[in-house]
Amino acid sequence: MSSTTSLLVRKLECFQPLSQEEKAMLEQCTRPLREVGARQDIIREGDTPDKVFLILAGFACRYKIIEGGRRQIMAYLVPGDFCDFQAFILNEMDHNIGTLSACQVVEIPRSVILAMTDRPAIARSLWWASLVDSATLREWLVNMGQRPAEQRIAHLLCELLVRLEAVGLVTDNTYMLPITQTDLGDTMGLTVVHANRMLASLRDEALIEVDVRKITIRDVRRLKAFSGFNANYLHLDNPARMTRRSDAWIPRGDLSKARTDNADPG
Amino acid sequence: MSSTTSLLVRKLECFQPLSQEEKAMLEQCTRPLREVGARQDIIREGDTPDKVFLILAGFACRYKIIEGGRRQIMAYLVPGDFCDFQAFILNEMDHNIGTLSACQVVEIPRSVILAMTDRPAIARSLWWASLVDSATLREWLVNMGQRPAEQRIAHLLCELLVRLEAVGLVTDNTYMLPITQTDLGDTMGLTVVHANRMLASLRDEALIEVDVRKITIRDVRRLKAFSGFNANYLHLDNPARMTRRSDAWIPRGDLSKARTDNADPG
DNA sequence: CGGGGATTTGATCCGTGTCAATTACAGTGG
DNA sequence: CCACTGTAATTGACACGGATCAAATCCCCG
Repeated sequence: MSSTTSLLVRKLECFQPLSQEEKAMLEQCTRPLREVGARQDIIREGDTPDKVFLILAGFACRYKIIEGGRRQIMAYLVPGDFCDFQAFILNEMDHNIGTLSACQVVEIPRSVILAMTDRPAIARSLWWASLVDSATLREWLVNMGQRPAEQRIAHLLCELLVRLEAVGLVTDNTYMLPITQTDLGDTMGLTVVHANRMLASLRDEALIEVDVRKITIRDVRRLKAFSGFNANYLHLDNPARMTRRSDAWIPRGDLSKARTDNADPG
Repeated sequence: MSSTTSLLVRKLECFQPLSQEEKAMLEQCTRPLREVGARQDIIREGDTPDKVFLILAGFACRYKIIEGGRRQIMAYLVPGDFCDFQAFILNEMDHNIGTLSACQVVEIPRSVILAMTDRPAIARSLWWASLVDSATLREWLVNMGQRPAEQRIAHLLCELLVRLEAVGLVTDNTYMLPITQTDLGDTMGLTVVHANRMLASLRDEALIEVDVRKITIRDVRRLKAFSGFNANYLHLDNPARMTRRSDAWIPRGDLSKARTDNADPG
């Protein structure tokens, strides 16, 4: 059973090593395991949960529904991710969390979290995780605002490759992506139809391979270059897991050259 | 001089009241005041700052430049906002922070921050602020992904109204917005040209008024309804500042009805 | 073998982007 | 006080990426 939780340990150790004792503490929270079917809400907007959920298996997401029924997925929660740390401070959920595929989750009571955060190393690691979540959100915003559909999807696939690699869920550049193309569309602000076409296009260009719900990146370097992917925002600082930067786009934070307009100067 | 920093106190008290002592502690950090001209970078991607910056006056933003020179602004930093708390944990900046208008900032050394976070009330308030930043980012993602240009801009103007109200920078539904339309476009993922047209359209519909760099919301209720704005994500929990919810769009976190597609079922 | 979602594909429409000028200003120097 | 300069705001004509609408398959599951 510890092989499931160790996802969490594995992820947090991307930031800094933990002692045996600390790892043991984290391993403990597999107790009240809960199976949740696909497309079920775990937490709803307006809720004031008194526990934290940890995903052990499957994909979940943060999402909002706006007037008109449109849905925006704002984050993917993959194995090893916490759901709603924020509920500790912000009393009311401002968005929903729902499963995309069937999931295994554990509910961790407030008291356990408080005990964990008494260990500075764990507390810092959890803080790191929440900051990485924010950084990811920012990158998604860049993705949505500035990249055309095909590169947007490519970028997401690169991100998932790196994130899932960090928790050991990638083999031969292949990982399970148990979501529908509708979900993908709602993630990228595209219609299913267009998401489908762009996916097909990536396939045609031999960049990826799509099996049933399995993605294979056929040319990592080219896909990263195509989508402008740079893993720095994931802050996988532990050298052991550091992705090589060689094939990443290197930004030049230079206002004077960028202020021309939103346009492509090419 | 305390009238400037009290912005910070005022903002943090949106979350919870602070003692005189705590307020005094926060007021202290006006010391090394720095004037920064418009469109200057305060922190660059790749930097590893050892201090935290607090905006006292003016507008700054988080932004990234991607391949091709396109810029995405990911957050506005208004008076009372901290710049880079994350640098305490994440060793390297993954984005830039630059001024939009001329700004007054203070640099707060690491030691002072550490001292502040020894006070639980302050620590929790700062944590609250960072969670609100994340929530805002999520709302921006929804905005970019799901709303057409005109509503997108309207939504931003509503948000700024509420945020600036919270720090006392709004009078008669009017506030200074010292940014160019190019900045606005880069914020919303639009070209200047289109941003300009949508702004003109909002003006024509008598929803807003645009002076030089001054925005007046002529009909708050209608602008909120038009843009689907709901202030809940800003978590202004302190009842004294609570915005009335009456005119806000109320979501229904209902997967079954939303899963139809990304399309508008109307 | 039948039913229902998920994936694909085609045809057409429209919101934004692109390109190109023109106008409105704020600051500067004569 | 006015011409000069550069940036920001506007406006028009036209092109294109994605959205829409509509139908087929495909495929998992009972």
